[in-house]
Amino acid sequence: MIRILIAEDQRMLASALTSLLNLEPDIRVLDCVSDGEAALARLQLGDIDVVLSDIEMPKMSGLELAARIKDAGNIACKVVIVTAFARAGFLRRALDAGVKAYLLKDAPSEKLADVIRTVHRGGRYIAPELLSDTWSEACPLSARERSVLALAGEGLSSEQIGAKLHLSTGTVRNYLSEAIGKMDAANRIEAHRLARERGWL
Amino acid sequence: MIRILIAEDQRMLASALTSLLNLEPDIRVLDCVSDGEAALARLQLGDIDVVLSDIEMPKMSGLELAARIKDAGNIACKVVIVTAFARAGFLRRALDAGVKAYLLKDAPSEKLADVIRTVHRGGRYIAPELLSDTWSEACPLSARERSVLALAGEGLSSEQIGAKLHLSTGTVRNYLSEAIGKMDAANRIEAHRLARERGWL
DNA sequence: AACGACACCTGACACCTGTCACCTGAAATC
DNA sequence: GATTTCAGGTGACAGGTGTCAGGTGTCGTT
Repeated sequence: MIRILIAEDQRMLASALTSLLNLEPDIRVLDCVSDGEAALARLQLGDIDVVLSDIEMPKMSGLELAARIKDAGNIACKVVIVTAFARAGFLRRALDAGVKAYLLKDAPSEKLADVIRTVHRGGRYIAPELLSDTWSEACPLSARERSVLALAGEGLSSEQIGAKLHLSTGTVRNYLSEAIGKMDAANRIEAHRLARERGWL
Repeated sequence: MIRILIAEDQRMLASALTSLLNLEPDIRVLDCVSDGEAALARLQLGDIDVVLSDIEMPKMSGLELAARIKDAGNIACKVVIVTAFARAGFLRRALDAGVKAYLLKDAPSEKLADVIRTVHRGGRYIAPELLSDTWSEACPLSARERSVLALAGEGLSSEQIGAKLHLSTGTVRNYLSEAIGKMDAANRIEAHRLARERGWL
């Protein structure tokens, strides 16, 4: 019997998947939680074989959850990411965090039980859409460039960004200029959009 | 027996809802489609009582689907919108298009069957999160302001926007200035973000 | 000790943005 | 026919943005 924890903030999907998976004779969903923190807490009981996790959740993302599980070392469960968005950076970070499977929400749902069994046997699975070259290119942005670009995308001015990050206005503009150049964009807005689309923020 | 069509591009959710709803004795899911056009075509058979539709789908959105059904006049089915985002403009447009129920994907899934029955009896249902004042305020932006703001959000300069919309650069800046003022934002980026969050784009 | 890599800062320049007062011409209203 | 209304435009101004050529101090390397 494979014991599952579902971490998913769309309750409708979570409960639907629960009833779907519980129809499988060898799978049992023990619990559903709606954010990463709750998932981490629930895992301490040690009775979970596979965590099914969304990425975008309140409090703690699925990627951070996976990283925490890896760092903790004492939690035996495997992590399966189920997400709506096919973003390169997400897959990369997921793999770095030791995630065993990464699949998309528009995959046929019969796939899910298969993937869970594969992972439980020690296997791996990556959504085929994500295996092309486009998706695997590394993020060229430095940590500073990323954080500056993220704030710029909220509409903050260079001065406001500098105040938040304890940098001078000129430095912020230099980082933004670098980022814009690397992304081959015309301005901060386009650079932010492109970086988001590629999962680099 | 209430006959259902599901229009939802996340196949995983669509099939999970199907199996969930088919457990109800008085509900039967006849078909699943993954975009608005396919839904409209399927409805021509005339055997559907209630359409369960997402908003964000390829080809034709759920809101446009609802509007088309209303305009056609000869299709008897009720429309239930099930969406992830709580955006004011969406709800408004949905109600204008004669939608009978509007609920969020993070509602408990038991709610779904209840809402379907309510709608089938001739009732209505709106997600309680959307009934507060914030969500029901009307969009203050003119059509021009909206389109200019949408392009500005892509990273286009005022000049490029003017070229696309056959307006002078100065006029584009005037519209943007108006929009920024109405949204109480500091610049075009923040104005675009706020407008998107409120479903006005 | 000398070296380069790195993070951060400065100043200057051309250009873009946001704002405002005001103009124009074509409806619509009176 | 005169007046208002409104989409669109112009020109000017302060301030923000993007770029570049430098500058400082701190690391590890060699």
